[in-house]
Amino acid sequence: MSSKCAECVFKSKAASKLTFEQLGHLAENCASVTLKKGSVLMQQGALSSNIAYLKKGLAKIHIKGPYHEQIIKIIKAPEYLGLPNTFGDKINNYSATVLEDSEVCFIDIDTFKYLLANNEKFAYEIILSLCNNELGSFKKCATRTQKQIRGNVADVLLDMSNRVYDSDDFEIPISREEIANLIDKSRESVSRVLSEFEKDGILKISGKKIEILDKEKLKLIFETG
Amino acid sequence: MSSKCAECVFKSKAASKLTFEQLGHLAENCASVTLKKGSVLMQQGALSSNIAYLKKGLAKIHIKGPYHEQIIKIIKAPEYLGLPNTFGDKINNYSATVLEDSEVCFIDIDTFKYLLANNEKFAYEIILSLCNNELGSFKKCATRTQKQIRGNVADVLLDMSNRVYDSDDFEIPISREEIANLIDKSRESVSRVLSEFEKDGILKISGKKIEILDKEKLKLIFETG
DNA sequence: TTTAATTTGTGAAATATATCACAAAATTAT
DNA sequence: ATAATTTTGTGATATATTTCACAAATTAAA
Repeated sequence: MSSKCAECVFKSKAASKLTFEQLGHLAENCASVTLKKGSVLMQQGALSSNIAYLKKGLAKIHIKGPYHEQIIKIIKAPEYLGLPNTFGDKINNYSATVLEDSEVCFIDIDTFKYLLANNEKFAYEIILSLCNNELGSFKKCATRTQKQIRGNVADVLLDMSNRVYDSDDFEIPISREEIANLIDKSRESVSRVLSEFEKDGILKISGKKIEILDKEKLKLIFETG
Repeated sequence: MSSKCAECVFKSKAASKLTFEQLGHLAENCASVTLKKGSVLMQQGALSSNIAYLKKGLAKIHIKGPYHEQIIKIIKAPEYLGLPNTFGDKINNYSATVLEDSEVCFIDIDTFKYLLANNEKFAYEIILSLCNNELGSFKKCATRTQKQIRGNVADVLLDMSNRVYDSDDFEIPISREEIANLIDKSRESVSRVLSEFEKDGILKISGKKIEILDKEKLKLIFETG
């Protein structure tokens, strides 16, 4: 029996609840892949056949809207992707694309179901993470729609700084257009706001490189909308 | 041992997976309540202590936004409410209020956890419903933000007609202001669109009573935004 | 390296929706 | 039943954001 999952450095909190035997079973039914930036790991419309575990890297969840592509959220490893796709419907309801070179494990759906059914602690961790996802989407719902563009751009920048990179100086992994799709605004408006923030000394921008110079001011903009 | 849950006519799909003993245990640790229209069954900010099962009736999930109350979704029985509240955080992240006289079971959180841990089919059903919730919020995310007000109002009306009342002739359970909060638009704009729809012969409106006269046209408006 | 393609920034004009204001209608309380 | 309160409809005006247009800058391809 393989012990590669047992030894995995990127083991999820849920997987750490599995027995050695269960980890062996998992190892035999999952495939680890290194994906290049821009690779689609889950395609909207395709048959949903696997759970994906983003071991390392960054991904976006996106969905085809009536007019343009809508980015639902940016996901930082480690996290399971595609549970709603696999359990919610026969075909994928959304796509997932990696934003930087990433490592992903594709887990056979029946194996995943077997683990859910045979290890209540594993199932419980999965339930916890689904609940947290739902809370997150509720919050997003309330902030994204009730703030105007400056507040939303500030939100994205703070999220990148705090959650994704843990630094005030980072290279944003998405284009201006993608920022716009994330906050439901036009590319041009996002550009303008970014320029404005730079003019006001809040940011230092050089292409995709962004440095937050005045985080307090940015927070204030986020809070006041 | 009480058999009231075993005999419950409104038993959830998840609960139907429970053994007779487990249903007895559930019956001893849950309280069924009849709530009058407008009652808050879960208050944002309060300690999350129970799972609520909306047995019969209709409820809204809402959250305090930076400026006004945001309605996240309208929930029709039967459905569990508050799982993300109870599992995601110590305090409630959102409120739930019934929109018509409803019946709700409050289930002790430890009992719920016990059932999750001891009945994998129950847990699996809960996972399924959480996944479906997430898919729903993704879809909402894409439609609500990419359509303008006519498309959004059409969406709400079609949802009421198809999912909630299964009829083209219904009394809408929320005020114009609440419709506005649901689609992130102003009350006045919602009023105007409703009047416009009536003028165009799509609806017949009399206060909260709404009759859809031309559903095809309404669908078209929904689809074309 | 040069060319082609894509991404980005910015002004001016167009537009959808919000806000303000107030009266009419409907609901609730007395 | 009457008064008080809340909800609703609608016009006029204000405003944030989009759209269009095009040049500059960046990135990818030949």
